Amino acid sequence: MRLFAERGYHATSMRDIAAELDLQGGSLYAHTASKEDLLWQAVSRAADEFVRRAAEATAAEPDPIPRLHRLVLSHVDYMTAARDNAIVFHHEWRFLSPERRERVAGRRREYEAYFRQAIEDGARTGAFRVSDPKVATLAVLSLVNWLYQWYRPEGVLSPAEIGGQLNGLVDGALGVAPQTERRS
Amino acid sequence: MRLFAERGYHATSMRDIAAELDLQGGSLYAHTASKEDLLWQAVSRAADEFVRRAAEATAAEPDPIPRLHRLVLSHVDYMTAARDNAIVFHHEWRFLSPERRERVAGRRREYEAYFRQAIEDGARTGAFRVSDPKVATLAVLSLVNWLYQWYRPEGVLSPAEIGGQLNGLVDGALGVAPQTERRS
DNA sequence: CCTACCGATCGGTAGG
DNA sequence: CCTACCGATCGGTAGG
Repeated sequence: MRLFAERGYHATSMRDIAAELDLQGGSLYAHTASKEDLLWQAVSRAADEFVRRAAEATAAEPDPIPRLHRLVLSHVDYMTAARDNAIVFHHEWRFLSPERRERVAGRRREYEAYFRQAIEDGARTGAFRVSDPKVATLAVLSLVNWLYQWYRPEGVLSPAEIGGQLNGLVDGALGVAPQTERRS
Repeated sequence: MRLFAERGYHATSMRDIAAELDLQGGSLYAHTASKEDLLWQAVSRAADEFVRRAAEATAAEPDPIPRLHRLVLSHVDYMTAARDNAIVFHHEWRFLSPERRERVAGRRREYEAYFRQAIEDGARTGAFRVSDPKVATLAVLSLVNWLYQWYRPEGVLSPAEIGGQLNGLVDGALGVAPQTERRS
């Protein structure tokens, strides 16, 4: 997963992976049927994990504002804890077979729907003041998705601090009145 | 550029490119010295164009709020007008040779500095109310950079509408008071 | 898990 | 710009 994240799927050969494990190239095929299966492991695990956490956050927080906060925090959490998987998920999923690619696209749509639902719910109750909930959703997803590009474990901000900062910016973007802002 | 954007650099062969142009594989080498030179053309053009437009926006707008608005709009403009180049710029630049990769990284830092400067200037004058200008800069860059993932020319929103919406969200995130909000 | 190998394809070149 | 080719490397397999 680290090699796929660093070099990309097509620029990583099975012999590169084998060397990292002190094996000969052909020996990998005792553990996996194909190179694409390795990619599928990383991508499908990340997709499942993202969706699982979003479902959990949604079930735990009925109120739109803390629900969205928790969605953001759990994204930051997984992204920082399983960075290689998350990078491969974002960058390399398009190299899967068409069927698997379609399954990932479905999971991705599921995931985004949790964010969209929270934002639309909040817009309806007046918790969020937002002109276009669809664009607002894409904006929030931009914030969390782009994280894989700039997060460095050795950076000064902890994952929790990053999550808190992003949620502050999300609140502002969605017009949450500062005095009624809740902490989650 | 289209093939690199759609399939990725390493999954596109010189013979794929040649076929697209109704040429034989070897004939491409009458026009380019190497495959990497083709990648470099797309990436360096995008990097130059992004930086050029950011410099222009910065020179034209001394005031932080309209300056940042214009930075966002010009990013959206180039991204939507030269989508393939922008996608290749974001996705494939890491496959350049180390020297060229470093040059791109430098251009990228230059580009981000224009955004950071506008946000720090605005934070100093009180135009923006933001707790951490560095994170705020990364957030704004997230909004515009992630655009390449979801923008579709056939979508309902025009580039200008997307730019306007993003600027509204940016204003909110940076704590621009709605009543004093300027249009640029 | 290794050795030895398969056919296919890669980026690139020579010579015209 | 084409034909024909180079050596290298690819994902994957056979047989042990």
